[in-house]
Amino acid sequence: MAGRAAVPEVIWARPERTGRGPKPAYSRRDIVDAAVRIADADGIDALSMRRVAAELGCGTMSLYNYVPRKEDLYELMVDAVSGEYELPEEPSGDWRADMTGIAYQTRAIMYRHPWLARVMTTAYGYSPNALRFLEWCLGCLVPLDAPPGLKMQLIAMVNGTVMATVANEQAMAERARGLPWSEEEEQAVRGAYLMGQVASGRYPHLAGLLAEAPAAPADPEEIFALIIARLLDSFDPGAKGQPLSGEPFTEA
Amino acid sequence: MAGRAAVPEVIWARPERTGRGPKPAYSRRDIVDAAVRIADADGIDALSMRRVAAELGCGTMSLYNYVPRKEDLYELMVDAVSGEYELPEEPSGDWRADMTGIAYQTRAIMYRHPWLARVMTTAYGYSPNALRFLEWCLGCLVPLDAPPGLKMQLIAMVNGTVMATVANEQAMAERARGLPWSEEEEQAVRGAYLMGQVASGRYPHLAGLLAEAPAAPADPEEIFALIIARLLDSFDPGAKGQPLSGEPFTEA
DNA sequence: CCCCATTACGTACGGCGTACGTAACTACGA
DNA sequence: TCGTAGTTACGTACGCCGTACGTAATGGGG
Repeated sequence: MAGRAAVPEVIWARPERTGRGPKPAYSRRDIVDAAVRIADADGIDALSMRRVAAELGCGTMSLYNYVPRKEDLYELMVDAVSGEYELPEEPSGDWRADMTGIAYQTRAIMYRHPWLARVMTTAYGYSPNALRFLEWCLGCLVPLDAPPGLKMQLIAMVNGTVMATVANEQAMAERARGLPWSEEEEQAVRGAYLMGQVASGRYPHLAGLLAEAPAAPADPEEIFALIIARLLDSFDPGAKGQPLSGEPFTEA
Repeated sequence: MAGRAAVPEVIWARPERTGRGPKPAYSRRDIVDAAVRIADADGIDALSMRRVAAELGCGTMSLYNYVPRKEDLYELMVDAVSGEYELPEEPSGDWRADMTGIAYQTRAIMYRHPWLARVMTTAYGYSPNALRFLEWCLGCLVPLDAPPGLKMQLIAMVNGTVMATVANEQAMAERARGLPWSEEEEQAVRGAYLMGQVASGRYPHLAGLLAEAPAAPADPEEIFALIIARLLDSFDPGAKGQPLSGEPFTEA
């Protein structure tokens, strides 16, 4: 009659254990760590319940004592890496500096865990570490005189922008193997398509752009810094009108 | 000896047919349209090769005559819906207006095809319609005096921002079923967790925010307009310093 | 002390992407 | 004109996947 719960609950509300029965051989954290390890090493597509069980040396179905569904595992993974933020005791008082730091930390985390972008779009909820993160951001934004809704929007935009930027970088890197300015010419087949299209004359502006800047794009580091700065500017009442210098993009 | 190609090619370089053999019963477009129809109706997770074949009334493996791998099907789907942009013959000359229009079109497309956000992170390349889109954007940005790299960045940022915004909206809507201010109180179990956490006193800022603005967030329409305007501002040399009014977020 | 909630986990089911083989068909070179 | 080679259609099958379910072992609470 007891049976397994029909899992209408949020994973965070489900207690890890209840005290009766044999001692669990693992903890929820063990499973999640193993999953993160696998996803880091071999990509998110290589992550399966069987693989996690193998990594831990237990039967596949044992995992379901700790994690009700694979989807919940994703959520736990996102929460786990969200715990990697190093948040000082107190905000610095300079909300721009604090949020910039957050953006850089987010980017670092996404570099460490390239699967995050893919997973976060589906599995980002009010996990404990997400609440911790949100709380800290709101603390940083106390000096900013703005209504709460706007602050939430700012936080979401910083997160989303970092995610979009990194996802774009990663997609670029993935695609770079087919670009004509790639390392080797061996699979010029892929690049040939693009160049053929551009050479067709149907895309004059794009052709001009490629002619002007045929090399790889500028230092992503500078681009990232500029983007975040611009974003924060747009929320900053005291931001000075930037002169819009595009130099960093071409000279580097 | 002929066999099937080892698919090192980009899908766009592969011709649809070569002229020999029996007439194909379908076109690549037929398959892609069916796939889009399925994903629109039942979600991207319901999309399988078997399902597409069933929709078309043919054998599953027949599809592989048109689409070498499922991953390519995703790419074709993204390209197909990218064809939904209505791009006038000539840019208006007002690049801000043009890019704002693009942002709204992108959002409309993402509303029509909620699976886009999930798929675009993996399957966004130099498809024909992507090139068409890029070319048109570059045409719009001719009046903007900026180096090519910056223009590309602007386009990517507009796209990324729209995507992040819509993805966030969709995740919110998905998650809204568990929020305390949801339609019904029936599954208050989920919301109870969040409220319990907030009530624990560990998240004073968040608690304050929820206390101030307990209702649903402001009109997404206004938020979207403001975000895009701010983003374009940050690239606009002649942008007037906005007074940062947060009113639209609270009064609505 | 013993009962039963809980853990571990083997088996099995339905679904997936897709490799491969076969048969029917048609455009082209002889 | 006619083989024949290249294509299309598609059934079968393999090795994955998530996970429902049943069984045996375990150990804390009444």
